[in-house]
Amino acid sequence: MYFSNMEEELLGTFSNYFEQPLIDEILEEGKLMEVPAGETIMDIGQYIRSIPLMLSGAIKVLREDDEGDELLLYYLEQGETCSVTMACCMGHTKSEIRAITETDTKIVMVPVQKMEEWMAKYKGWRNYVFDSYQNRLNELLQTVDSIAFKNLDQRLMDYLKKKVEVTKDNRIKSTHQEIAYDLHTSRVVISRLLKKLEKMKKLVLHRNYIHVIDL
Amino acid sequence: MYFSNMEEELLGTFSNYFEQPLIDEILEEGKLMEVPAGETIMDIGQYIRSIPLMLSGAIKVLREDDEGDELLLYYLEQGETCSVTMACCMGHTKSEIRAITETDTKIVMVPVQKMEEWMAKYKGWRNYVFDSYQNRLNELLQTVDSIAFKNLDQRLMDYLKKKVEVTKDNRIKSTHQEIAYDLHTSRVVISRLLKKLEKMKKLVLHRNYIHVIDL
DNA sequence: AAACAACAGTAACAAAGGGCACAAACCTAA
DNA sequence: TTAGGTTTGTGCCCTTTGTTACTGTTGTTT
Repeated sequence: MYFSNMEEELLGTFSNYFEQPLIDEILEEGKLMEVPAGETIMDIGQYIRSIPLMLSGAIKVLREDDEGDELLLYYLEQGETCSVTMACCMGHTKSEIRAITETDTKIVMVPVQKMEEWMAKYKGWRNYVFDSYQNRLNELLQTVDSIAFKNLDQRLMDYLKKKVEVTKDNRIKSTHQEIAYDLHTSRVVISRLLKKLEKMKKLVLHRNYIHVIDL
Repeated sequence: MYFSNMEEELLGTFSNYFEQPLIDEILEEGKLMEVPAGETIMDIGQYIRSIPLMLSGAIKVLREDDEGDELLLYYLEQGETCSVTMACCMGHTKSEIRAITETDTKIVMVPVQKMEEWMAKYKGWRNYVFDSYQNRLNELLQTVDSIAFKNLDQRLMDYLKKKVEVTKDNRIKSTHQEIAYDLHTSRVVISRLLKKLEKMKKLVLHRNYIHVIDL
């Protein structure tokens, strides 16, 4: 029996959710994409005709206001999908978010009509979609908690911790300006706080990257 | 043919979503509740065994952190349901939110097992649940926008506007302290800002209520 | 009426975070 | 090596929001 590369990866990531006939349909209808880090794969205002299933890598999901101010909402990782995007698909409305690959990423894009069809047809798909919604709602609640209840010091530490986890690299390759955008604050403020964390021996600062020791 | 009060209300609110057999099942399995304003009908840490369908009234949904600081997330109104609660049900996890009736409210409580059963059985139910998720995600995004991008002046105005809309009364019967809790700030700050709005002729302040003129 | 509690107004001060300016370090390309 | 761009460090000051404290007003209870 022949297994394509894609099937192996699908099975590895989703076999606990999806029944074999569903895997077969995904292989047939889905489109494999390999995207390098730093690409915008979805943007605010776009119409969306397919939803992403993450095979590997990480995607950061951003919100933006009228003045172009950004805020990181959460990351998508292996086995996950973007429910906000799904919601837009189902409602045939424009995307509310921007999605940028944080690392090199493999995804399967599934057309929205199939997704609706599978809702009726496959219990595994229904469960998966529901669990995704649950995860996304909870992540959003975490985000709300973070910006409503925590101060910047703590938010920055959480951000750095998460980034190390997602990129699997304790050298964070970001400028202070980039971090400032994600946290919706200014470069000067981030520089200040990072210096404070360095004095606390939690990290070491370098040009263009940060070496995280212990947060 | 006999129509119970509940059936009429269900039909009036949900007939564009639900097919007749589903309405019948809801009548059989659901439990009608009439709750006066100000009651906590769901709290953080509780296990949830049924989900609410709103027939009339309004419920405010709150988030709380470890130190007991509160924040209003959004209101539920006629025809809506709480997806965060639904997500908790499906995942058999504890409630992440607190729900308090803002006005006198009628709801039908549906046991979670039925809800799962209907997902497979009724297209109308699936669509309803999906639209609810979409609405809730969008409301949460609005909430994030509000606390991330707006200053307190604007958030307070939005809050008052929404309150007038939800209660259908331009006399807001709240103390400054209560408003402060919902917006997660202090009473003094709210008093200050309200005074400013009064000077701008947008409202008139009274003891225990606020007369909203034009926001 | 006296006592008390809840509510609201306000001044004074503190803290967090943002903006501006400029200097220094570093990197790259001509 | 020089010129120019990018990145980071830091001092100073401003705005927004939070805190404390005290006052007066109103409504309720005894």
